[in-house]
Amino acid sequence: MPELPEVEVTRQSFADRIRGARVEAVRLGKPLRWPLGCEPDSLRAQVVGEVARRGKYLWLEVERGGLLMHLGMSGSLAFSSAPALPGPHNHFDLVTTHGTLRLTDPRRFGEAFLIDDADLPLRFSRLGVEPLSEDFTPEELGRVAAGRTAPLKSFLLDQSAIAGVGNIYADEALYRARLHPLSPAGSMKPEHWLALRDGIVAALEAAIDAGGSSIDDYRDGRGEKGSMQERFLVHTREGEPCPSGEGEVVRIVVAGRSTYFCPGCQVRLRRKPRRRRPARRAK
DNA sequence: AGGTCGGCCTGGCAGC
DNA sequence: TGCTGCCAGGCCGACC
Repeated sequence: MPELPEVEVTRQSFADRIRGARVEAVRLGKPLRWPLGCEPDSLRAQVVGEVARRGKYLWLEVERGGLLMHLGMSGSLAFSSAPALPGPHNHFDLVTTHGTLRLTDPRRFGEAFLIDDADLPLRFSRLGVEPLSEDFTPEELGRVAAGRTAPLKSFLLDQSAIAGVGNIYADEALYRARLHPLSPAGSMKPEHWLALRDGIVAALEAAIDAGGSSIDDYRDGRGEKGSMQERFLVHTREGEPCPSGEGEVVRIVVAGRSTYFCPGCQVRLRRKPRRRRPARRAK
């Protein structure tokens, strides 16, 4: 499942190689979530600029705007100079003078569409704070979580709160922060904001260092697998001992998502009491 | 407005 | 062996 680390590793694996390339053709396979948004031929002869990332989105700069791409659940991007003939799951090829960028996505939850520069701020304004940016402070996390009654696990999956965290790294971040996934997000105190901020950053950075997680068939732009799945602390480790040495990892379902955690060391916070009425005088 | 749920999609797997 | 049915999950839109 491509989350922020996988998208970032993918970006790094081809950004330098595609920069400055000229588009020669666009080939479409089966329809993805959204239509391309332009005639494929209209991209021809445009020069590719920077490849940026926001949350789980990749943004390929072209002359008339940008190509916004999302890997959905099962998507991967490959950039190569001699791609094989398109297979049944290759739904988008960007053929350039430097090579072909190919989106492979069996489940077709991915996206690739052209967007005007003018529309980009609006599009990205729906996304929450970027967790690997300087803006992601404990105070910012606290501000975003304030008043929320949803469980921390649901909160972390909400892209309008924090952009880029998905099911895997939500579990890993909550374990690192020693916070129970069912704790109401708004019940955190400042020390929890700090622990969770640090947990999210550490989980994402460790995954980027490991080349991402390849649970099913994730590959980066060079076709390399990641190894983070071998280093998960709790995710998919139901029944295994907690890495801290005590207790056992359990699996529950939160917001329809498999959620792995250690009940022994992840503290369940209680809902903040509503503002109390003035204490009654003792009789 | 926050929260929840169903739909999208298909490979893989359990159960018969 | 082959069929059925369920599950995984990111995101969107509908609804409460």
